[in-house]
Amino acid sequence: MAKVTLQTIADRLGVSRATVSYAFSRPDQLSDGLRRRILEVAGELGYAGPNPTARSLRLGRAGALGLLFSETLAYAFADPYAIGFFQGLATAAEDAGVGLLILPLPHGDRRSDPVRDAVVDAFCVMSLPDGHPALAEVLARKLPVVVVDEPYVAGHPFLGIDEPAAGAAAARHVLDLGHRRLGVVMVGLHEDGHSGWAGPERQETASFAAMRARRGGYQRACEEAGLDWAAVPFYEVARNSREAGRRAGHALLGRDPRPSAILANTDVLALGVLDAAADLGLRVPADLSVVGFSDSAAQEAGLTTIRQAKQEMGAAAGRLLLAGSAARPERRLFPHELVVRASTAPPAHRHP
Amino acid sequence: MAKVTLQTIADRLGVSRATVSYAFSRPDQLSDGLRRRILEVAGELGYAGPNPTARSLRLGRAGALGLLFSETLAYAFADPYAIGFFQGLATAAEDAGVGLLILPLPHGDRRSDPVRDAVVDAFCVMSLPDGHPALAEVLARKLPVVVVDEPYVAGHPFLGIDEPAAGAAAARHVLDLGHRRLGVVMVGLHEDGHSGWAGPERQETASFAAMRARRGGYQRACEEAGLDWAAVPFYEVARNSREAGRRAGHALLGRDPRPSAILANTDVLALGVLDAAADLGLRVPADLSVVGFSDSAAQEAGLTTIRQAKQEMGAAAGRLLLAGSAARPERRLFPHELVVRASTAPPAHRHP
DNA sequence: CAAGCTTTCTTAATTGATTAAGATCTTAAT
DNA sequence: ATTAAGATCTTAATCAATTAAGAAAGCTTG
Repeated sequence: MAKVTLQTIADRLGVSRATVSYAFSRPDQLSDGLRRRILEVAGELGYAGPNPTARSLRLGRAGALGLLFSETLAYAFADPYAIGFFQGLATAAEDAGVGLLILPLPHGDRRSDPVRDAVVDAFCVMSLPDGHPALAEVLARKLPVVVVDEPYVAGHPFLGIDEPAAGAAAARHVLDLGHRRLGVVMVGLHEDGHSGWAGPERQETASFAAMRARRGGYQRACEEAGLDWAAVPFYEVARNSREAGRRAGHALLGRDPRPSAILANTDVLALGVLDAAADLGLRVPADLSVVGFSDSAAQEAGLTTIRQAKQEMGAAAGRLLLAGSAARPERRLFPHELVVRASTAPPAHRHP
Repeated sequence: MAKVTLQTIADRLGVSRATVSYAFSRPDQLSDGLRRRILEVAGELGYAGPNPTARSLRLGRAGALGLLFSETLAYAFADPYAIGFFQGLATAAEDAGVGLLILPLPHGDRRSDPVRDAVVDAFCVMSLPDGHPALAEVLARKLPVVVVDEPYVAGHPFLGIDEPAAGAAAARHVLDLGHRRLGVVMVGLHEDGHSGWAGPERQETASFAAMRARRGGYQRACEEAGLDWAAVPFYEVARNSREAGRRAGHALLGRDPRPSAILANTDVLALGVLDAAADLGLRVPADLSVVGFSDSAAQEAGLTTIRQAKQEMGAAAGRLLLAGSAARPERRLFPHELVVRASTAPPAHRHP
């Protein structure tokens, strides 16, 4: 079972390689009889069809979009927000008849680097921390690139939301309800895997730009409401899991004075905070208000959150990449919306 | 800004193309000085690095796994069971440093066929109906293939569960609890998009093998318990959505006599049935027992279901494909497990 | 019958790399 | 000084296709 190529078939029939190629890709260039014979011999020899790699090389197109995400793929597929985005992106790719190549992050192997070796026509980069080496590798490929959420890269299209405004909207919601004792739990600030209380300097040096900006929105709204931000307990977690949210919830709710409202920068985390509240016998929203983010897992739980058009963003990213070079760099901010559900209410009793 | 290739750099420096290639892929073959100069000139000229397609052609490996799924990608990313599988598969790919290429189904375009053109080293095919043309296209590629859930393809590895046994376990559970008036709702039997009551002939001619087998399990358990299967109302839906499950739930619960237990072949559908029960003011499990399937969205809702090792299956599929030809065709059935939660209980009052 | 037009197939350039084997030149050891 | 070994670079084959342009033959038409 040696390799069968166009040439093998050509030799067998005493015709040229070009003729065999035409038999597969341009039937009108050939007599029906010869074409039939070629296809027949191809079948006999077990020819697998024109080699896609060679085809791709000659034609100069890969027929695929590359996708790079900050986390491990196991994580990506566990994150409802990411999934929603993938869904939109995959749909755009599907409509164009191209594949979506989900890439692992380069692991310093040098021998085989997934980004360097990816056979794609364009890249979508999502949620990478500032200065992540994978981004440089993507840019080195000189292919169309669109960045989603973070980091902003000058000269390339960017898709995201107005993070400071969205963060402020979440905070303002509970502040407007009358809450004065807030707590914050955030994931995805740093890459060091640290979980625990985070002071101002750690907050401000977060390496994920979008989360940094979102946090800035929390802070601004608090300060505009007259709160001392430095006094707002801020808990950072390393993984966006319900369990991590629960632990953070316990940490925040164990403080004295106990926060009456908690802001979480993902819905998954917020669900964990709800778990913690339940553990402690606190009633939501009577004893505690909770606000999530992204509206990715909030509906059933009745969670107040900020809705993001994740699927539309994915679809837009895909279309932008597939449109080719016609698309000029643009910085496109999608709308966000505060969705008020049953997890937020005015505080039960106000302190003077 | 013309195209820059290895040759461009070679010409500029008056060295051979091979030398430039070595500068990138085998630094030890070159003097440090020359290598530095080459990389410098490459930088100046804006060289994007060795072309991955050409590289792939020469090296004979694509660095990617192809994934084919029966539904549109928008659907795939909305199905918790599929996502769980993807997660496992993606993780296996990630561990091996290869990408995962999610392919759209060929759309009869002939001009550009995603399966024919996919630059991959192997294919994972999931949940395709019997005789779907995409399967033939995959097999024509003569690459390693593993099929998941359906259809079984002789000569290629197959991964799934013991569908008849799993279906029977779900049915037996409610039968053992004492239920005698069952109802069934299933999705993914046919491709014709039909929703409504399905008689025996339609049930048995379902084009998705796994679902056909699962249904056979339902039937066998019922008959073993002395029930007349033909009298069991069977509702078929076209989409695996909560809303479709709710409609099916209304149809089933509107019958006289009303079923006291409903079997759904997905958790998402089962959640819809719970919605319908809530609409009608029925209490679960007091007035109605519901069993889902796959344990993909069941936990929070307290749904009794059949747990499948979806991530393990995905990981196993990936490893099988990445292990190369060493892996002989095997038919591997993963364990399933009945997980009893709060959605099932003995019927409230028994009829003679 | 000759000119012109089609149809059908071939020639050969092109796509962009990798790598074994060979050619020089330098260095070290005898 | 001679020979072997090592370092450094080149030659040329190879991977598997696509496609514009050319050639040979068949067919029509005036």
